[in-house]
Amino acid sequence: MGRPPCCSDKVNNRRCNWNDEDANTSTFVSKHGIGNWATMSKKSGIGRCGRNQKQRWNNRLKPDLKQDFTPQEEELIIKLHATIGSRWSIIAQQLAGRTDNDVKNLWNTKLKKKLSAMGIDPVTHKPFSQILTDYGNIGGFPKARTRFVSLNRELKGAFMSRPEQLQQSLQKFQNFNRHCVTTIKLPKSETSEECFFSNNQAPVDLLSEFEAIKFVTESSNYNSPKAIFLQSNSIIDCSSSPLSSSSSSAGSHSLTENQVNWSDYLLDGAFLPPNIKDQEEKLTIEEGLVCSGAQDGSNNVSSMEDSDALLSTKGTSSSSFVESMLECENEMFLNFPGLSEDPFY
DNA sequence: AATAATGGCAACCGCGAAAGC
DNA sequence: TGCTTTCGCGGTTGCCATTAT
Repeated sequence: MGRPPCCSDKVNNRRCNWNDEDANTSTFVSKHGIGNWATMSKKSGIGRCGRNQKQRWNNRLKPDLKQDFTPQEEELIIKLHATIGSRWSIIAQQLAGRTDNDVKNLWNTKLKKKLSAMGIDPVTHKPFSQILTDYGNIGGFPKARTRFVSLNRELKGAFMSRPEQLQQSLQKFQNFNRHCVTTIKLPKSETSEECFFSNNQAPVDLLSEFEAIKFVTESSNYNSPKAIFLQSNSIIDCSSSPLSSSSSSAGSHSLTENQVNWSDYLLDGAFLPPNIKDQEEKLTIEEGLVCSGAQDGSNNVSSMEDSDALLSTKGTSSSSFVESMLECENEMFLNFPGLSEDPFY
């Protein structure tokens, strides 16, 4: 449905150069008032379609139109946009002498950039850091959010207490920033670093979030929960790893140091085989041993072998569960190969 | 000085809803 | 009730001035 385009005749479609018609339009409106624009277009003899003539009148010729926007008006537009989105006509109604087109143009040319420079996403009106957090939560795994929030919290604490790791992460972030600048066309004055840090915010949160996102991404590329854990040790030592220290900082967990609550790294209970919860406690203790091995420097290969041995001695239910997990994950990566790509390097 | 790139602004146009016949 | 016309909205496009190379 809907009417056919009234301006389909491109031959008669003359962009700009309204000088001749403006005077005729104003004269006609002053004589007859505003009515049916199609009829007006025919009667006035102006070679424009009524629709364009109406737009010209509303946007440029109406006597009460203002020219420049005040800072207060800009602020109001931002607030309204945050509330109702790109409903330009409604926003324009709140501003005397403004048209929806003016508001829209102001937004697209000025306010969007202004918000971006302040570290705020102009679409969602959320800080970029939160957008990144949300990005980290996009994983499809039911437990992804829980896992990421936990990691993020712990990583923040680790960075705050360890300046050398902060420096290391800053280097990583700068590498990532360079990657952004070379692969994503950013305005010259708005590299991501300037953009993110322009709000006088300490970079720690963002750095930790980058690290956490990266960590989650890396973890997703490994084939077993054990591998995820050991990989975490290669990034942050065991004493500050999200796994081992989650108990000490979270408080709500009763696990002691070096114990791992695997449920945080597995799918939701609804996806667990019926007897997996019984196995989970054993697994926690046993993997705690692996953590100890990793912590005292005798880690990784031997510990992995040990854990393999431990896993191999477990009941068939848990091993089959792990196998089913691996199958599901492999299938997922086959179907969505982009998931296995590291977005940061 | 010439050319390219960029930004701002104004106009165009597709689409759906409402109104009219 | 269904078709046509008009209107409102918002995204897109084009033009022009300014800036960068």
